[in-house]
Amino acid sequence: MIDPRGAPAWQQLAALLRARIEAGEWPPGALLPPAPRLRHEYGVGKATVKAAVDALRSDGLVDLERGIGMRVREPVVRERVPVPRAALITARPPTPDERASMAIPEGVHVLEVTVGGRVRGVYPADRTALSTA
Amino acid sequence: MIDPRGAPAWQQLAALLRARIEAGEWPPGALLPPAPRLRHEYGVGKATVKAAVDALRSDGLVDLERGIGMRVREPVVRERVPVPRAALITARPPTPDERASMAIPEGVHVLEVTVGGRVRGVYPADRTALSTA
DNA sequence: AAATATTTGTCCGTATGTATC
DNA sequence: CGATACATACGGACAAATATT
Repeated sequence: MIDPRGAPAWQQLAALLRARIEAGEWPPGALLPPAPRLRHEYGVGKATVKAAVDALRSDGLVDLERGIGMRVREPVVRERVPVPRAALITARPPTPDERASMAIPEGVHVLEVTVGGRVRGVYPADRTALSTA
Repeated sequence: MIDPRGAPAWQQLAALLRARIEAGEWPPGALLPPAPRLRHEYGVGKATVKAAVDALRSDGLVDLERGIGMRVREPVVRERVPVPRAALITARPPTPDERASMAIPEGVHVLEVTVGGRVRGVYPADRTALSTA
């Protein structure tokens, strides 16, 4: 399954897992096989599995729950947030405070809306769709 | 410098390096000390340095150049892009094609502007500021 | 031109800590 | 309490890209 001469093994593994998730093999809310089993199944080391899983997590496909496993995330419904006129929209990594108060997973950025230099709103980038009037 | 009983060592190291960068110790374009030197200087292992540097990279502070080192990124000038009315703005990870064609570094997302379900533009999230009329 | 050194990338192993069941 | 599972942290080995001699 994994070709040592091609792309890095962790990228190949991430692609394989992503395909199995999107094929519905593990529905939303289900747990993926634990890391040691994936290691055995694909014949790779721990670092490879970790890198692959990190990639899936940063893409918002799975959540890692300590002591539990890797859970497939529910499909996110993006909340529509209206944007005022003359606004500037930028994306940036969240501050530690924002990560805590909004429960923002690792690797997810925030959308910041400013008007005239004043911040009007900060939203998790994976759960938000900004709509202009 | 690094307290084994406090936060994870890689977070502490990332904070220390971030502070030294923001203090101007390594100006934009300069190279940080190589990873083996950081290991010795802070008395940590390889995985710790890697995790800390990964965090700095995902925050857009440094670029990793293979065979060269870790370079402090130039402060990015965000290009202002106008957004039409009745548009929906979302952020997502780039596809491999988009990463290649726009030279998007690892960990950086893209801003997608759609109008009526049709994609009107895709922009690197770290170099773009969308402006509403 | 060619060999050597430096530096990061990837991959493997082990051990210990912590949370959940 | 014990078993399971992820988080953190230590290490080694080799490959790939770059710079230097």
